[in-house]
Amino acid sequence: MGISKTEGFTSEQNEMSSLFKVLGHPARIAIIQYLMSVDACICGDIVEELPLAQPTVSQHLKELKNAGIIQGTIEGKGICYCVNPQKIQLMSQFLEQVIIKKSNQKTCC
Amino acid sequence: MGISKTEGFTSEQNEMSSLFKVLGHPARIAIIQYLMSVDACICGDIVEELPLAQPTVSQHLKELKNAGIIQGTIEGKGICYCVNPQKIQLMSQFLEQVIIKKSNQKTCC
DNA sequence: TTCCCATATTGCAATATTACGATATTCAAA
DNA sequence: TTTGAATATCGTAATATTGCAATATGGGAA
Repeated sequence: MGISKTEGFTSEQNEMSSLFKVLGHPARIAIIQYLMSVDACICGDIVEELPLAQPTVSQHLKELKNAGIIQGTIEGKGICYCVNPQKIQLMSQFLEQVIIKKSNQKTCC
Repeated sequence: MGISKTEGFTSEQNEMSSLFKVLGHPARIAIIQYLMSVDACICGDIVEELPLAQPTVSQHLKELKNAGIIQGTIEGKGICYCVNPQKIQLMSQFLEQVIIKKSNQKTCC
């Protein structure tokens, strides 16, 4: 149906999957990598860095912002973007827990 | 268009985003959590754990398997599933790098 | 004010994803 | 060999996502 069922899942499961979903596109990974590649926040040359048209980049930035993964502050003419590590932390913790639990499991499979 | 452009991105960006995309659904998060909640691999009661029909669960398991996030071995009548930590590790490392780089950045925004 | 630049929004076409009924497959037990 | 339980695949409908041209918006500068 294209619509994900959310009713039967916990809110943690729904929130976690929404976060991962946002990282599930190469352009959004590229945006994060670019934001990390410079030792400051980026004011307005993200569009030039990506192989996508300006409206498409704007859309991806919006999704990252909505998810709380990046934040943007208006800086004169343009907008200054940087990563907000809190949500990244949440995802990282989830994955680390999986790794830890797995390493404590009896071997199988 | 519904189709993600992959040409302009690095293979690392494409591979990383494919991994995250697979975790971008509550059912697949729930499957992983369930696999971790028991101290062994799970042989055939995943369908009962999820609020989805059997073909749908089978489809989600397939995507997790294709991504290498879980592995399943045939065990008599059913199939025994467990998490493969390698790909989880890859995602975790990506996120940790972002956190580390961010903490080393000059404050901005 | 008017112009210009950067970014956002709208609208739409193409494709992807999700869900599930129906059906196929696979294998162990009878 | 047939039966039955577990899982996979097919087919399809509903919805979501992606990408971009066109257009709007929001400031600064002239």
